Amino acid sequence: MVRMVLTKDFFKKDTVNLAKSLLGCILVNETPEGRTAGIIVEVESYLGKNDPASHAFRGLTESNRVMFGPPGRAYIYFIYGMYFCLNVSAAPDGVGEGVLLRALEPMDGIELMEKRTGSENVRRLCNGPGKLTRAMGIDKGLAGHDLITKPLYLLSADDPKYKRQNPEPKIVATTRVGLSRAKDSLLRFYIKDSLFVSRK
DNA sequence: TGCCTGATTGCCT
DNA sequence: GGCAATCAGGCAA
Repeated sequence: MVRMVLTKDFFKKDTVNLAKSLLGCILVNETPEGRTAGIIVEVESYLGKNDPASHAFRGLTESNRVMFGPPGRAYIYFIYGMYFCLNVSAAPDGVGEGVLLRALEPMDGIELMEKRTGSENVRRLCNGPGKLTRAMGIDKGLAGHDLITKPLYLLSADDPKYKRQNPEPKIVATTRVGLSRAKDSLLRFYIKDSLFVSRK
């Protein structure tokens, strides 16, 4: 079967549209332990100099440099002393924006996800940005990785291997989670009625 | 169900 | 030194 890996051009759109476009796409990670994959059901956009909540707000630093690079790369940061969060870099080279992946519907490697997280509730394996990286085995070692190449890559929402009940899901826009600044912007998007989002 | 808190590390002020 | 794009568990209702 042909795998529909996303192309470079997919990422060449403004960050909000990229965020919405990523809903329904498949995130895959292939490690020596095995392969895990899930459908992206929840994302958040982080913009640049007009978004005080964004890591890119204060400009380029060593730790946020992936956001300022070309789009479609893995911007991974360590948070609260124990979790990694995965973003897809967005916007052209030189502009610091990104899309945080907040929740997945697990598809492949569910047993491995359970082993990694210690949870047996499928709905709770990947329903949060720190949880999905743990379940998928993603850490800082993949920082800057090009998300159209192995081991960590994205498949089109049309990939035939991952048939979904509703191929044209409705998208809900809400405020982003866990912020102290720029709380009011409607930059969080999730698939309506999904049982796998972090919160309604 | 929902609020509150502790855990634990690195970055930026 | 403060705080962060988090999470699980405890407790009240």
